[in-house]
Amino acid sequence: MKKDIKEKSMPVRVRFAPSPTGPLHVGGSRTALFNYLFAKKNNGKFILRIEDTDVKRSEQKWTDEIIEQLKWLGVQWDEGPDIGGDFGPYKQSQRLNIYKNYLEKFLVEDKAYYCFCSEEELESKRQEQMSRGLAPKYDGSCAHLSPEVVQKNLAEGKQSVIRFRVQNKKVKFTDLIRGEVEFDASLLGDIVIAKSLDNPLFHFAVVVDDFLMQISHVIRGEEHLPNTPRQILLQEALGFYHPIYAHLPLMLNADRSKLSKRQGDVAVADYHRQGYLPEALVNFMVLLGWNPGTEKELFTLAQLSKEFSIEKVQKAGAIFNIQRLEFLNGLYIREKPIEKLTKLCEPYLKEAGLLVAGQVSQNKLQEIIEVSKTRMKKLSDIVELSDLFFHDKPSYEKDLLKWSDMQDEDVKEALLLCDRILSDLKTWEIKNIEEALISGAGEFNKEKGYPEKNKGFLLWPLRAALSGKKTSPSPFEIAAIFGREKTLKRIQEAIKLL
RNA sequence: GGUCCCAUCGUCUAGCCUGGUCUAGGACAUUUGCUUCUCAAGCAAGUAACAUGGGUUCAAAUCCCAUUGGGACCA
Repeated sequence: MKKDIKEKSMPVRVRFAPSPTGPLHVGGSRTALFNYLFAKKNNGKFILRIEDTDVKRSEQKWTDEIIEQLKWLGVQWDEGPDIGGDFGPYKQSQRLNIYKNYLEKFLVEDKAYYCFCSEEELESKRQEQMSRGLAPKYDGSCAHLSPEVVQKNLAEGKQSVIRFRVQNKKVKFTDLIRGEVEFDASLLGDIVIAKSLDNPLFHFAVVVDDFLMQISHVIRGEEHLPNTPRQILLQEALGFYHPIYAHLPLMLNADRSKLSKRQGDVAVADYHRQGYLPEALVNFMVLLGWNPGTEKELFTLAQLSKEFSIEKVQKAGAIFNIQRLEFLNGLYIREKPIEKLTKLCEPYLKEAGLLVAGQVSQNKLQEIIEVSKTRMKKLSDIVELSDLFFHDKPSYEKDLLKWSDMQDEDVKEALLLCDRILSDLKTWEIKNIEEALISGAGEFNKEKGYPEKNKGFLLWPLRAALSGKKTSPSPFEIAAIFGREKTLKRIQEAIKLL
């Protein structure tokens, strides 16, 4: 009971604790996001802790990458390895002596013991248990070795691990998202908590750190749900309070398995690179498993910090639906002020070799982006959408110039008319260009006996001649950006093909 | 194999706790129409779901049980 009081009076402190063994996964970033939002909503602190006890698989570059991508998303922590805090260090590899102390204490109190069983022995026992339809669990061979034997084995350098004495009891806890959850610990067997005094395993390090860092709520992915009873048992044995748990639903592949590579990109960096905006990714991810219960679907991080509620988080896993991400991203792209959008597009154009420094003015570039942006789902799309503005000579087949059942001669006439209209134009402004061509199209149709309203007989050949593409912005937009000289040149080039 | 979790349109979900207002709402996708030289964007409309079977109740998407299906974890 005392425990409960403590839990309720604790200030809110949550953490995101990734292992730096690879790029930041979208699933992980959503967990980070939910933790961040929960902290903000409750005026609490959000802590970043790097779980790098697995020295072989952990690399500094992944820690750097995780930090970079989280910052890009705008998920900012209050304490972490890069900025410090009152509960540091925030990398587990720097806390080894802390775990060692607790491990030694555990051994002295006989709450844990050395186990010298070999991998092979354990494996064969496991097989045997499974064949009898039992849950594989450690049989306790080393649970009651005499101190002398243990000392002797250790002195001989015999391979060993440290096991925690798991009590045979039911473990019950209340999950903020799932409600009451109960596990039977007697099925667990004595679990391994460390490979040696200097090499603690996941469960042990987590429990110690969450306690020492005064974590109030553990918000993590559903895959950790079965880990929870082990950690609760460890907390009890260590005399720690229990944090409150909340297990988030998983992000799923289209086939409902846990989101994985193979079926698409899973690294935040992949989406970053392709030109998804952080606003869109955040909005998309938060809606995967949460919604405010209203029909509102567009949120900024700041709004979410106020409106988020852990109680409204879904229980079932959610498929990562890229189409919806694309839709949201397109929306955010269209809403971006043009100066900002242009800046965001520039790297993609440069990388593609289209944009060479000093060749295109900032104004011109903004115009290009402006007429292309309704077609963009992601920033990288700008390359294909706008390349026509950067190439000197478009390459296309003559037939591209034909609209409906026009013959070469008809197309030629259309282009000659366009040439005349545009040559005569006094001021080269999109409004004038459009007006002149629209009325020209009407006359052209009347003259040729085409359906009056169908302006394609004039405009399609023009647009094709200018863009060299089946789909593009309107001929008016292109002509305005090209300028008179380039526009007329393109028309002449097209006429020569006929 | 064991344990645990989950189940409303193709997808994300509202509704479920506190049964009747649900002929089940919204969004993405899809289809159609409008706009239109193209592709988008925009606007309008349409198709589409309570996994199954039992209870409880005057009444169940909503409560209970079972089944089925899916997933995670352990190894």
